Amino acid sequence: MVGKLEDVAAASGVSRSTVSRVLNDGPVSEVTRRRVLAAMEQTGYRPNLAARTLASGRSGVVGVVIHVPAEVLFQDVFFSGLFHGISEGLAERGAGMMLWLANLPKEQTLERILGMRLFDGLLVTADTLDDPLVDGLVASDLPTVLIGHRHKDRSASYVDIHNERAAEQVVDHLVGLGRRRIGHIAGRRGGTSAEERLTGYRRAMQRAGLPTEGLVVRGDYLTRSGIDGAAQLVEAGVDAIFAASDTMAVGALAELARRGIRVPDEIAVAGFDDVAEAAQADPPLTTMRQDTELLGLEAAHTLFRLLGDPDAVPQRVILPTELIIRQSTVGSMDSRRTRERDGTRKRDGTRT
Amino acid sequence: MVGKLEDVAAASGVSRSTVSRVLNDGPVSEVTRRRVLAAMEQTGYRPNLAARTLASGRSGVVGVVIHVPAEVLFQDVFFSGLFHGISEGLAERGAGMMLWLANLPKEQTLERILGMRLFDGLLVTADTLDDPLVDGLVASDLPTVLIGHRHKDRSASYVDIHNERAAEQVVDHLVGLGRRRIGHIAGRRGGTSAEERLTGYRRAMQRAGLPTEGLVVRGDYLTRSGIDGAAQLVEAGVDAIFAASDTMAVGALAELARRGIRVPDEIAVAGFDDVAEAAQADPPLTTMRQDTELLGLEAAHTLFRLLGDPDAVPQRVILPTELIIRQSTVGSMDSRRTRERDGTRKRDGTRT
DNA sequence: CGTCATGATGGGAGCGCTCCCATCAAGTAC
DNA sequence: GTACTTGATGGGAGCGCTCCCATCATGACG
Repeated sequence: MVGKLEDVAAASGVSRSTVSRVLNDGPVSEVTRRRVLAAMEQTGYRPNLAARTLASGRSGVVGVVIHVPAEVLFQDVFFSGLFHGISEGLAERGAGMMLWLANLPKEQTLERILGMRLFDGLLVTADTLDDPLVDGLVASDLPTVLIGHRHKDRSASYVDIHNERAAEQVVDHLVGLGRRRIGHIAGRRGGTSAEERLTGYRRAMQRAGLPTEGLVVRGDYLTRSGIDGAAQLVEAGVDAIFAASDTMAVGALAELARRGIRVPDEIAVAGFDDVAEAAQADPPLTTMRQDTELLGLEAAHTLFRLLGDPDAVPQRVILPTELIIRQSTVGSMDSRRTRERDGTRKRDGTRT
Repeated sequence: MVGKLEDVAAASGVSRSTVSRVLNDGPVSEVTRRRVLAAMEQTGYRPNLAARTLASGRSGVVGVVIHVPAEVLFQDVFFSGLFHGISEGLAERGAGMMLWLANLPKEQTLERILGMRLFDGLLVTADTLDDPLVDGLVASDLPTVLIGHRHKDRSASYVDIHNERAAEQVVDHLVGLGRRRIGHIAGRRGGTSAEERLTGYRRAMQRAGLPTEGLVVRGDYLTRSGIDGAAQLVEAGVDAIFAASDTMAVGALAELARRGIRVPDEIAVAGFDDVAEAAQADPPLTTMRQDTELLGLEAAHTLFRLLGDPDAVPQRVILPTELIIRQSTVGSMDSRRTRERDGTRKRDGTRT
């Protein structure tokens, strides 16, 4: 017997309206509030979410759409931190979290998420260029915050890092070290972050007046592709490798070690992400750090900001990244850090 | 404009009741059904979950309570498979999944889950002996399926493996190989699976007339504790190590390698779980395989069985495990498999 | 040909809340 | 003292469904 609002009203001698006000922090005199609260306690009352949602149009539940297979979710450390941050951020506000992975066909997922009409808002990962699910979600009238963003999401709300600029910085570092034939192991074609890092690489190389012809190979952010990529780049005669993910960079290190190539003396290696393994690698990996947990946390906060103000303009949050210099590029020199100058956190509310 | 049921009724010239019947597969003539379906299509109608839940008391949403911090969720491979299975199983029936991790204090989590009164049922991991959250959930009137179970959950519904028997089998294997001083790296005290595996180890040793004095060390299922555990057991002069998880076993292998101890010649090593790394280990690890994905899948199925029949008796499902013999115990002999005889899958519906 | 099942449909009463509007008492100002 | 605020509270009308019960053809049956 959980009881209903009416019972509490009866037990405390007030009307339903007043109990409802207590529930929703409405204007109630302190005496009454106390009395109602006591009655709730005593009757063990719990408001019914379905009824509240129906009547108010708000549920306190956020849909989290990470449209990757469950295996990938657990395999890729990026999601681990992200998910952690999200669940932390939502918990702060006592919001429930409903998770949607890639179990169903995309259209069906879209249909169910929107059809359910249970969510106050949505948190959605957006890394695939052509993703109808994300398109549909963004197009819907549900407040949505993307994690990552495609070009076409420019006018949506999102949290992201500046992939292109960060990649440029890595390459600049390599160039600054005197490297000339810098190869890039890129991520999956059609992956936004991958493409932007590639663009950043290209731009920095061009700026330095260096060729990129034959120096770009495709990977998929996972170890295996780092191994293969390194093998190819060695054949291409590189003196440095910039992998678009640490996981690939670690693979590259393994391949170079197998071939007896000294890092960084013969070939310098840099990654992206600063996952735990980066510091443990042999030699420790120079990498561009991004705080995926913060990304998730910030996504949640951004959504709440959106929900708090019905006519809020699209929110865009770019989180800073940080170049972590380790022995895989500078050898036995002291490792040191540089803080990315442009990557300072900023919010902008401008419509595009 | 998503429209409401009434609009569909108007558009198709029938009553709300009939539209509702179409929605819920009630008795409707084929002609009418088709007409209503067409009207739905045309108006882009989507039923409102909150309203349905309020009116019917069913939501189609299942609460998944994995009460561990998000870090652990991603760190421990056990959860990866489990989660995968669960999300697969729920998706099969189009059920939504709301995830609860350990973000909030336990009591608050309990309060919110029950208070929400949104869920048709619950899937809950139960490995900690003294867990008030699980107690509260089991005690509630929500249909609940536990994943794993404590002794006090004997009369609840659960899916699990037979930890004790499986552990016995591992030890039997070691004994059969002529090992006499078999050490055990146990899991966390108070962890049900850990305690049961320990019990199984003790029982098998006793049955073989072997001492266990000073041969048991505590770990926490993670690598580090496997390293430390192995170090201690080496000092104790063992000729075999049975680690309660593969992750610890892998740590043990590393420590033995570091000390230049040959496996399995000097010390045989066996684990539990058969995670991906087990087969990759050097030497490949003998281990007790459990199918965590199936565990999650079966949990979902069991819950649906419970939901389908309102007065179903508690469902108990014990999944089989399988001893995978590799070189960490049998050296260069051909590796082979034995199927656990008693572990055949069984369901029982007996009340305790 | 009246009597009953039988199957399809309609109507009304909720489900448990929120929210708008009305009401009322108690100031406050003139 | 009257008019007008102001703050606290009550009441009623939904929110969009489901579900029970009533209604109405239809056809089978004796």
